[in-house]
Amino acid sequence: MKTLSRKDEIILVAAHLFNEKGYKAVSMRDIAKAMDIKAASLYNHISGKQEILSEIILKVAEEFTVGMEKMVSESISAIKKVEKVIELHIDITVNHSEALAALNNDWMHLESENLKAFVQMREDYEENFRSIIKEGIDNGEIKSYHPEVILFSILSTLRTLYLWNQKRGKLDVNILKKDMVSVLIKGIK
Amino acid sequence: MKTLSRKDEIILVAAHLFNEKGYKAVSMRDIAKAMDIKAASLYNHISGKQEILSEIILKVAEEFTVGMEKMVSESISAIKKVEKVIELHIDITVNHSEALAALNNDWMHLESENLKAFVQMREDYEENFRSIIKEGIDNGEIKSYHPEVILFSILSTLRTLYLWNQKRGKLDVNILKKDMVSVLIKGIK
DNA sequence: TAACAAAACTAACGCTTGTTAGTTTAACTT
DNA sequence: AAGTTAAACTAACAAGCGTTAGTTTTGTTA
Repeated sequence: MKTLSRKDEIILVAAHLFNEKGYKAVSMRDIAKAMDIKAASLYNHISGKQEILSEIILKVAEEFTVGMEKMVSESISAIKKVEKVIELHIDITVNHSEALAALNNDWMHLESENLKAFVQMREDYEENFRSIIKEGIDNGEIKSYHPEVILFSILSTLRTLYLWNQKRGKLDVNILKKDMVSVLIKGIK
Repeated sequence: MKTLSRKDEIILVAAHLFNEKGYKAVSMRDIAKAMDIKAASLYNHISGKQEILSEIILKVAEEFTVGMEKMVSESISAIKKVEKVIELHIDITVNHSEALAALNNDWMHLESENLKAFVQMREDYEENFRSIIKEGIDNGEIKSYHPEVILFSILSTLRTLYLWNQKRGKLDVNILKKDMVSVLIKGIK
């Protein structure tokens, strides 16, 4: 068990608060109080509120990017790739559930370079996923529905997974992966 | 074309701003500026910021509740009910896309009675949907996956629909309904 | 045209916000 | 024991917040 730096502690506590009320509704004094120190003391470890937000969001965003890029170059079927995307999301969600709340709801409060970097990563990610689906449709692996409908129906589910994971008692990861892959790919009927 | 009351105009403008930056990041002065008046003038029409939020959220929440309750009492198959839930969400999304952003992201900033009312409605809604799915599994219409996985994978997609509808060029409503029902029920494989 | 109501205005309030400056305490290293 | 550094503190700032009070303008009705 690695010990956390003070900075990492702040980021962890902040992520927890952002998860509950959103970035704009959490003050530096709120974060400080949760750590039992005064707000000004936070600045010994971080440069400002914005740095906290970008550390939380960009760190997980990079995990998605790396995971996706590792996958696209593999020579496996399109359906298999979709399965791997699902599993990637589940793994990241289990480990960074609270950071995902910020990523989903507070990304627009990133500033300048941070914002640009995030938006770029998200666009690339979606484009990669879109290509996988189109490839699957072209070679007959995937039914020929509007690709955008398939893309967003799967991605919506995966992106909101963190909410459900926090609610009702954290379903077992492996059962989740198995049923999720089935439901999203083979349907419910 | 019915003319809007000044109050309704404020609510519409506010919903638009909340959609972009979230409730806490939008000030009364922001809303006023978007209407070309001063912040204090808003109070001739509404009692405060909280009333704006609750009008936006609770109005659509009631549409969902009414739609769902009309459905549960119908004597149609479980799958048919799921289809109707999907269509209900699509119809509401098309008409109130911006209000849905507030409903999804800012409901936690509702206060006291407003918050209680919302949470109750949402719980009832989910419970109704859960019952439909369980009924479908029990009588063999729906595959026997973990009901919670089915519930949240469909509901996640429907709840985030407003985001995708705002992005890429608003897919035609009827194509959307048709493909969406197919993807969510019959799968993509 | 006088009266009334609707809807805007200016000015200010008390409070919270993110952040800075300067200082003190606590904990290691020599 | 002295020196150094990490990490806390107090105090304050300028700006922004939601909201109120009181006043003026605008538009409709009698």
